[in-house]
Amino acid sequence: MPQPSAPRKSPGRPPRISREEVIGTARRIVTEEGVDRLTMRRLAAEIGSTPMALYHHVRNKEELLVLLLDDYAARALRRPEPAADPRERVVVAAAAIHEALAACPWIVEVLTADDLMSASALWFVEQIVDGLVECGLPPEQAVHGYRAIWYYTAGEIVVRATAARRRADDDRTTYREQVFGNLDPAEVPRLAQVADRWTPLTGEDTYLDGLRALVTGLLAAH
Amino acid sequence: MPQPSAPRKSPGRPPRISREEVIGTARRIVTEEGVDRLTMRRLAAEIGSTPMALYHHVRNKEELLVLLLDDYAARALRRPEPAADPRERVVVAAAAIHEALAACPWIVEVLTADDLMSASALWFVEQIVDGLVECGLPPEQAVHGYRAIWYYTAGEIVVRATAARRRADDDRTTYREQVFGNLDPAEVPRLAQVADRWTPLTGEDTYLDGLRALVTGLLAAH
DNA sequence: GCTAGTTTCTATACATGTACAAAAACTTAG
DNA sequence: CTAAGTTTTTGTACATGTATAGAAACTAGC
Repeated sequence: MPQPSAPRKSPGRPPRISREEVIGTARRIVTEEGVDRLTMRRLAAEIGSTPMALYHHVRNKEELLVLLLDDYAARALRRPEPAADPRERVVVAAAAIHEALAACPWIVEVLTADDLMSASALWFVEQIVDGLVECGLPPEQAVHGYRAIWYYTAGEIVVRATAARRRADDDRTTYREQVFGNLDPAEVPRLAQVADRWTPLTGEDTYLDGLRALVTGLLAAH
Repeated sequence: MPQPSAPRKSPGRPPRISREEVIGTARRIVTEEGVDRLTMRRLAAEIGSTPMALYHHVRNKEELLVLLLDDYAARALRRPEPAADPRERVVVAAAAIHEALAACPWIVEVLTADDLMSASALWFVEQIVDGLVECGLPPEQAVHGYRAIWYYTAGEIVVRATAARRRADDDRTTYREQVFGNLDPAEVPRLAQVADRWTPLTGEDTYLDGLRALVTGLLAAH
């Protein structure tokens, strides 16, 4: 793997393409035609190279997508006005991450990253951890709190995006609809009670409510 | 797609394999050799058929995996003793789902299901919704609460599983380690402060703590 | 200039999911 | 029995990610 910025004049054949070019072209394809059209062959053709040459600049397609996500985060994340209330800073920072990622459906496959650890996201993580500490959590608890917020946020985006995708290419009856159509009120009374409202209810965007609840609960322990 | 239980004597060529046989054989391969070894060709060979014949019994590989997850849930989910405290019933039901799913790393790709809506999981969903209602939430809020819990739970499992996978086939330095190695204490003081403890901290299993916090917060609004 | 070493690029090959078309094996109507 | 219709199975084909081997293009030491 080449050093991102190697001291010039290294031995070996000089590169004809760069990681930046790969990422930049990939970004163009994805924004113009969607992530489905991004294939290694297509990307190579667009750059004027061969598919395998790309593998000298990115480890594999997954890493390419992670890099694309970082690239996107660096552009799309706008730092919000830090609120006075530290607790509100936590909510606002998490919501900003969520908003940027939710607007970008193609990253879902990558979103399962351990953390959102692009350099440009660090500021937001700092806001969250710092806010929790300011609210009285010991640093370790604050890190755990951040993780919980990240699980919730990533889960929300992934689950919703997958649901949307399944709905899109599923003309036939969904398994869920089958199961939900025949609820036994004796076995599952509450679900039977809300069965007909289930789809609209789960369609509502309640991310912020859940986030606030989570933050409330994280802080309540102290 | 064939009816699960069609009224016998339908016209057309009689099937030589069944959806049950497909799922059962797939389950055997996955449990014995891991999900990576489950390919449509391998599965067909094992059954004594051809790859494309499988597609008359499952829509595609993704659906096969969803069915496998349902199958797994039906076997692995054990209903816990319902606690007296409704709030504790919520926690216990969610924890039971989490425990079963976390023990089963291969489902991650499928886990992004909209809900965990296998028939066998319904009881647990009922426990959660009912517990929240008993604690005073209106039914709509209870459904939203359940969704928040599901986001958190699915997110935790997916994120952790992906992190584990990445660690496994990544000898080289992780991108995260690179970013985390050079934290600027002036930019992100809190992160710099915990940087050396980050990996062990995020390795700890704090699912239950986060879950309890979330439930606390969901109920605190009322 | 020549050789050795290093890095990048190219060509070929394979495993995989699955689309498509046609064949096979039935039931039913006449 | 034959013809038509229906469902399942088979065979072939293609797009995709990527492993592997070797060629190409450079630098450094002689």
